[in-house]
Amino acid sequence: MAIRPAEQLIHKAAWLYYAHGLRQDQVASQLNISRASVAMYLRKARETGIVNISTSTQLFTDDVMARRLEDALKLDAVWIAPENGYNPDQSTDIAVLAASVFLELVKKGDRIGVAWGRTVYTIADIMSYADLQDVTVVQLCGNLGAPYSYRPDQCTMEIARRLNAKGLNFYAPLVLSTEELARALRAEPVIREQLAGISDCNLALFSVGTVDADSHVVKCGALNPDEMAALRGIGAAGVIAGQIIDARGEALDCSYNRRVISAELGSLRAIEKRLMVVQEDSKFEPLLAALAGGLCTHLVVGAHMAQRLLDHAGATPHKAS
Amino acid sequence: MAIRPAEQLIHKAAWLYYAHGLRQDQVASQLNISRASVAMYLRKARETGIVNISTSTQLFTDDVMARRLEDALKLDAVWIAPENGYNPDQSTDIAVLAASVFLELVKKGDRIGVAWGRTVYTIADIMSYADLQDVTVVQLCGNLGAPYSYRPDQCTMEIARRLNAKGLNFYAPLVLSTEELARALRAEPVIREQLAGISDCNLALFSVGTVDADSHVVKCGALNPDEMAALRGIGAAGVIAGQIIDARGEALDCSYNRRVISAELGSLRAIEKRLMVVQEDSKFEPLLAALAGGLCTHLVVGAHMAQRLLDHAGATPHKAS
DNA sequence: CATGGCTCTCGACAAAAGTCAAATTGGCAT
DNA sequence: ATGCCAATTTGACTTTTGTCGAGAGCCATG
Repeated sequence: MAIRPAEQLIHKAAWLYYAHGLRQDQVASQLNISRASVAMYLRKARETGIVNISTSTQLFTDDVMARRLEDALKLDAVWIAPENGYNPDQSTDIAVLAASVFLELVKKGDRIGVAWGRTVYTIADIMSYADLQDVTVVQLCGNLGAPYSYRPDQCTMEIARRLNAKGLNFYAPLVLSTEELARALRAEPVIREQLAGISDCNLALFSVGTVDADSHVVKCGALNPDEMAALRGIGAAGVIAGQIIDARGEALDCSYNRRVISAELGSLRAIEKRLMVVQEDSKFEPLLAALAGGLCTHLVVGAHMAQRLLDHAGATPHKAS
Repeated sequence: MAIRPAEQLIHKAAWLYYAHGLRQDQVASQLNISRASVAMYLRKARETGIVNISTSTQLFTDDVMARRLEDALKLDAVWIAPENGYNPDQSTDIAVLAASVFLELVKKGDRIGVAWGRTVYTIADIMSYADLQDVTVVQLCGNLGAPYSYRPDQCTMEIARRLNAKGLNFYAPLVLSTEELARALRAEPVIREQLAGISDCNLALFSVGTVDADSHVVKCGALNPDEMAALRGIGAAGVIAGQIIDARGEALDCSYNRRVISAELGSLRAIEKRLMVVQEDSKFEPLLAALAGGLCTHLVVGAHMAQRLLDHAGATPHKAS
């Protein structure tokens, strides 16, 4: 029989191997197939999320620094990826940690909002598979027409795929050419509904963007470097889900923001668990802005960034910048 | 240096291996230790629950029969361990499944009530380790003085150990010689408190016992065969946490029950998730009684028992026996 | 200060798991 | 019916992992 090896068979193999602790050859003989097939089924089982291998992220929160940051920033939980030696690629470390933390936060029946950017996409890319039920992943902001590598819909769909969840894409451009058009589009039932549904999420995953010429909103063509410089002139401090925020973490009053189709910051704040992940040290200022605006409740950063945040919080307690 | 390999080091090894997907020799060189040590650390990490390998129990609920049982018995969830061929030891199958289901039901911060008996102990014994936080495991009934193999306190402590949780034992005998003494003991603050705390649990794990000479309450010496026969004569149908229940699933009105120190059935019913596991086919009648009394919300049984339950439910819909 | 018990560590071997190309199978269109 | 295609299975090979006994460092004790 060369039919598709039923999910059933994969499951049985995984069950005997992982739950009963049999060896592959024992599983093979019980199932009357070759050991090589068993090995293949087991790989599939891991890739499908039928088996879940997760490592506790406990130690990263147990860190004294993490605790102090939680207090200083009034966050629900902070995870700090250690800098120490052995992996030169700090940002991968952070992403791996973030993926684990994310999976630990997700529960059955959740509705998850996902923003976009390199960080989010990296996380999606290394996240292990899981077999959650009744999970919906929704896109937090409009799409890019341009062929950019870390498109919002890609981030959403990839995460949905990994979780075995339903992905809900946003069928609207991220930024429009006129405010009128943006307003009109937001009033469209389909779009309005989707925007309204964002506050029903109970978990959000996002990063924060810089407001310089390297910013992903510039790279993807939503803004050109000059426009960005101008925005910086009037107080732009960071980018959240495609929107420009000021140092207080509020949406900047500017034409660009009015032309963007994205989750309102208020809707974001309505989400119970908001996991922010910051990989680059250069995102210090934007992160401060996001924190000031209470845009996240859970934070994953590297040790260096954590130290800077602590120093800053210590220097200016209870006050932004 | 031959100091105790810090939890830290085990965690790092586990992290690099499982989360980053490095090979053992790569982990070894990053950590500057031998590969053999890495292998050892990883085993410890698995045994400690720092890493969690779990297989989805999805398929066992997806079963059509499981669904029909859920409907017929009005249970929240039913898992059915397949009989089919390859493992002659059906009851081990059921216990392994039950352990997985149990671990899937436990959440951080839970308070778990645990009964006793061979089934519960078997589950505890094969359950994999986990690193839950703020979990408390409480004993649902009094203890046995006699050296019986599956003592209530053993069940409780073993499960607590596996979950890395706090175990709360019951420092009272299961059964006393006079009703007066039992009443007095129940009135003792320590005991009363513990009994009262049972309804605060949000998860319970128990099985049901038979009321014949093989019953564990007989084997452990709480009752002798003759007494048991007498109880059967006046309507005893099963044993729950050391108490005798009748066919309706209510506590039997008898001296024995009045001499027992155990969770009141009302307290049990107040627990949100009550996982009942039945291994032996001979426990059909006791199980019916427990079901009739609404004593469980989640059920793990073997395929044969499931079929009997379905037949029974089909034959006498909406009515007990 | 030497001794003994203890645990941790390492190297080498044995066992198990992963991988690949070739062979087989069933489905499907011709 | 026949031959092709895609998917699956397998056996043989390589790589990776588990395990064991020997050795080394630490601590407490005489």
